Amino acid sequence: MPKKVNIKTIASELGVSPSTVSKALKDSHEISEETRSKIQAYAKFYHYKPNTLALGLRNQKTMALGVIVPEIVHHFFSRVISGIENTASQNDYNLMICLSKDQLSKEIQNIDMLTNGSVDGLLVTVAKESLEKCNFEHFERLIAQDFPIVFLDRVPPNLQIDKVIIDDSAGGYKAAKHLIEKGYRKLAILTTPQHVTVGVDREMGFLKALKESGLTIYPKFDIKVNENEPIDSQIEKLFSQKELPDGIFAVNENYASIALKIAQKRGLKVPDDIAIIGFTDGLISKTTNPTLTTVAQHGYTMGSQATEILLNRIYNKNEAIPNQTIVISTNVVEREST
Amino acid sequence: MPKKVNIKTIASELGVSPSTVSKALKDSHEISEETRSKIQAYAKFYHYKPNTLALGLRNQKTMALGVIVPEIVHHFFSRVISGIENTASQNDYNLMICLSKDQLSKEIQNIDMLTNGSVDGLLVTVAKESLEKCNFEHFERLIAQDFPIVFLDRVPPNLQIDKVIIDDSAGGYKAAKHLIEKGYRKLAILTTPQHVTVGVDREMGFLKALKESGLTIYPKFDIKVNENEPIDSQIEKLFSQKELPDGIFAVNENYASIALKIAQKRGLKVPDDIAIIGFTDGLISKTTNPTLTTVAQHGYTMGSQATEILLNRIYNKNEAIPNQTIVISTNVVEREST
DNA sequence: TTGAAAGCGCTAACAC
DNA sequence: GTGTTAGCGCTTTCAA
Repeated sequence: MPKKVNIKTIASELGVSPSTVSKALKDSHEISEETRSKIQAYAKFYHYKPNTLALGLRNQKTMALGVIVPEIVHHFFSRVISGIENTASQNDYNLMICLSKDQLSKEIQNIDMLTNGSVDGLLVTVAKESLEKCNFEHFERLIAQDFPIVFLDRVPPNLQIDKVIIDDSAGGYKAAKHLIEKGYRKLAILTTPQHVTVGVDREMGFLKALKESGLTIYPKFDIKVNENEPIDSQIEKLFSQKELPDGIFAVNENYASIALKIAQKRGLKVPDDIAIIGFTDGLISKTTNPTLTTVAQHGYTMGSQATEILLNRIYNKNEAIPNQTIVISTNVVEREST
Repeated sequence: MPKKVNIKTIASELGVSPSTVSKALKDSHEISEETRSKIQAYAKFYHYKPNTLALGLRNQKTMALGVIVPEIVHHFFSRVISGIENTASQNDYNLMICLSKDQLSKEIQNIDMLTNGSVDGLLVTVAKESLEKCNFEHFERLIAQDFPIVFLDRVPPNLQIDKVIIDDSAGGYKAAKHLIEKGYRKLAILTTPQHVTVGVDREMGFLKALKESGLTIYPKFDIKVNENEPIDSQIEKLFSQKELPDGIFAVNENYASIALKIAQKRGLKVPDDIAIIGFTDGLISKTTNPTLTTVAQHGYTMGSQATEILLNRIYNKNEAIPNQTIVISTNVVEREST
């Protein structure tokens, strides 16, 4: 079992100095054709690969990006990561992925870990808890240090940062317009609590479209789902009222599919009795029966665009590029539920 | 904007030597109470964190694990990764995640990258292409070098390795038994081509159960789906025959949900006219209508168990632990489709 | 054309 | 109780 070779062993094995080996391996013209090919042949035969840590330490460049997302078992985030990975690997960058589980403490821990030499830059979707507690010191510190960082989807408010977000408000607007155009009038919304900005924005756009069409929403049709309690029963409440909505906008795929299930269980025909539109980039919407009309989120695009901004920052580290905000536009994908 | 501090800057700032700082930060009793607290206070104030690369190089230990999976936008793999992450982070380990996209070349590239100092150990699900071409040299090299590596789900055959697999054959067997017990007799299978061992094993178990019950499968009911061609039309063929099966076993969730869709489109009642059972750990099965009965794969458990074996190897690096194979048992989760 | 030396940030054996 | 030194693997002046 051949142990791993490094420059030193190659050097002593071949009777040359480490610096000669290093140069030869980089095809330096300082080194004679003969020694060069000898060294390269040896290196190839023993599968020499430079030590990543040593390279990173020496060059102050790790060729790795850090990614912090709340979770990975989630179609949107896995698509985001997939987009990140694609652009990163095209540029010879590797990924260190950490999960915050939506906890502030984990997020801080991950940030601390990743920003101490491990990676050249960071892609972050902020944890819900940080958003709730408005605690962004750990990010502010990095920004003050000019550490390359790009935020994705859920971002800290009021900071000068690079970010890639969705036009959540426009998405909500489009969802409402779609329902209205299809003739639905008594609309309901299943959304998230206040602190989750994406939910709030989607609702804002949704309400704006209603207003424009001279419609309003009954307070009882405006359900703010608290994720710490059973989701099903909260959504069930929407259906247990005397008067029912004829169209539902759910700010995520999960709420939409649960609403669909409950509606069908109660004997409602979708989309005849009630229409449902979700907000997602997920698989589920394509497999339900009927399939769900959704506002597409384009997670993959978000990931790859964010990575491009980040790499650009890394490549031009000392130039003062103004902060960018990329807004990914959404579109309604019409399926059977509306 | 305060630049990042390191041991050297702290030392010169405080008029002591780097080694004093290093020791003080590790609460060494060699250092006087006074200097110690002075140094620690300074470090805390400036958010000092040791450089990961330098630590790794110095200690020959990176506190990172490499993960290579074919893709991440896949419920099974994202659950596997989630399980890995959980056990890893409990042990203060971080993850470097690479995607092979089921390509041999990418897999080799990832392996080369990760095993050069970046990580202390590796968790791998083998790419389909490597399996097809029976090319495992890159793994054999690592194994010869005693590099800690654990394989997951799809493993290279005939090698002395640590692995965590599913009892695919037993899973197929259970699926068949379930259908038979429910009274279905004309069974069909939607499976993968030969080289994907998990599909083959599931089919083997399935056929074994049929045999035990004195049943056989019509060749026309045995569909080997080629993923390089449109999946829908291949499955459609099963339904366009004169005689139809009354029960279908799909070796993954995707095939199962497509089969369900097609069956319903053709006016078949599930589970009355035809039953469908899938093989998965996914979300989709819970959201289809009717929900799909499945053989549960327990990806999360696989990930965390594999990580435990790996960490154990890493902690006891020079001891000769015999290779382990952990078989995760499957179970039928009965839902509405059977 | 080749090699010696210094240093990336850290630690540990060994002085003092 | 504190400091010096060497070295993890690599690259890059600078000297030979």
